[in-house]
Amino acid sequence: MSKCDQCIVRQLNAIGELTKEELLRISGCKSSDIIKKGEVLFNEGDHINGVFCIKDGVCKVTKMSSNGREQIIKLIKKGDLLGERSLISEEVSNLKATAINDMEVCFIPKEEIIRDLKSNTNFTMSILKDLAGSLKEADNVIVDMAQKTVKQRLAETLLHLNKNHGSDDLEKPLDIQLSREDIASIIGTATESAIRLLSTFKKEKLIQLKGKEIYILNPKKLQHIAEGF
Amino acid sequence: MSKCDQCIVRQLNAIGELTKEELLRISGCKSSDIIKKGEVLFNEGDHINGVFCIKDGVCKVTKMSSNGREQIIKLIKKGDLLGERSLISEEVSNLKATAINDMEVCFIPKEEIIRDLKSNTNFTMSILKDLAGSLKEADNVIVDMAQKTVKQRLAETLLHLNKNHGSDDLEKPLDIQLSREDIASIIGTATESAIRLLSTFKKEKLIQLKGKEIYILNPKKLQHIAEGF
DNA sequence: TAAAAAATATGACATTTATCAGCTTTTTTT
DNA sequence: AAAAAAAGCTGATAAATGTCATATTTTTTA
Repeated sequence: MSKCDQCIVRQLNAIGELTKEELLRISGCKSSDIIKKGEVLFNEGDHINGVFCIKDGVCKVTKMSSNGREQIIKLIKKGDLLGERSLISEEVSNLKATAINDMEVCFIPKEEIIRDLKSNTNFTMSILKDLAGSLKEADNVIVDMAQKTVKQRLAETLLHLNKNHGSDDLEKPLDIQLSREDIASIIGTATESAIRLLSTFKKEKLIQLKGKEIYILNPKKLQHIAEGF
Repeated sequence: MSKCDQCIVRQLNAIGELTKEELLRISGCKSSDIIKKGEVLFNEGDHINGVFCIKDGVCKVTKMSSNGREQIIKLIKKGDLLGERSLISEEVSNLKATAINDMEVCFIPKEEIIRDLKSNTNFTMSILKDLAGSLKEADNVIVDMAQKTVKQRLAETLLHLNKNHGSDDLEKPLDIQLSREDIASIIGTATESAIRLLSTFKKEKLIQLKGKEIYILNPKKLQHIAEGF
């Protein structure tokens, strides 16, 4: 079992606030897993009872609407924590998490980490910051969903992907491969609509498409579109 | 200045977790304000530096989209806290709060409450629960905005208002008066569209409208509509 | 109370988006 | 490698929603 105190990923989230002793204990009780692309980390309604620390890979966090279509709420990547809410509430998960590509994740049981939540103020404050940040991000998504057109939301999403999963090199594609259906599920539209708009953006030379690879060619113009011009 | 330890409202939020001594200190430093309908508690970009504890009344929490239209993110009512994020982050507010009706609010400066955040675990956990709950609620809103029609969202919103601001008595109207524009801003649509759908619901005897007063006549049917039937 | 302003309401029409059908390409399975 | 399945793409059309114009009602101001 790998040691948490030697894991670089922990610096990226609240786990980095734990002391050496706390980390040693966590090392002893965590499990380390490989999740294959397409596999489900947890489902809506599951008792998670712990947090996932993402060492590598990306997963989508979704919620089923009463219409019967899955909505992608956010993408979680290397360094992120997942399932923080389970530490705080006894409720079952309101979300589902599915690997977008092969992942390496650690799972830390709730009982072990909950004591740190009560004794280590820095850790708690970091979790608080984490939740507060997620909340701010969620507010932004709400506004975009409510007020922007599908075209604006696609532009927004491409920029978001570029920021979180892109290289600065315009010659390289995004470092994440989403199906057209996934893209549609992020922006909240029909798959056909997403495909059509991607084609339009391609014709306008804003992006380049090679299968699932996406090249962001003109982020400035995309920003303009996202803002409603 | 009224005493926090005798305030009933504190039982409804994290303040209720403070000890008698802590409450006494808070009592000494808080300010108590009357906010008139339409007045702004804080704007996007303001340094809030404290939390508002709502003793009475309702306010809307909004965010301006780059399209130039304000989106109502949520409604805050008696017993709720407002501005928790300011305790955690140094950032300016990403939201604006405006009184929907006359309000009575207390404002507790950040410096005073931040020590409790560090020393009183129950208080911290309560704030954590608060944020976690808001996050779950925000996830629901995202899914609804992304996947439901305007008609579904209006039905959903009416039920939501009925739950949070309604009496059980079908004979009585909702205990909150929103303009048509506000209603449109909650569901994320044009004011005209909201008005039209309200008229439709009225014709179908799902609701009754008397000026700004709304009577929920058939919650079951509204639930059905909200779910896509 | 009268006048002005703001909010509400409705129709006509334009635009956006969803749905369905059919086809091509890519991926997976046998 | 061939067959089957899934994903991607495009056109035609329907449905939902936004926009603009205008009338009416309500609220605010003078």
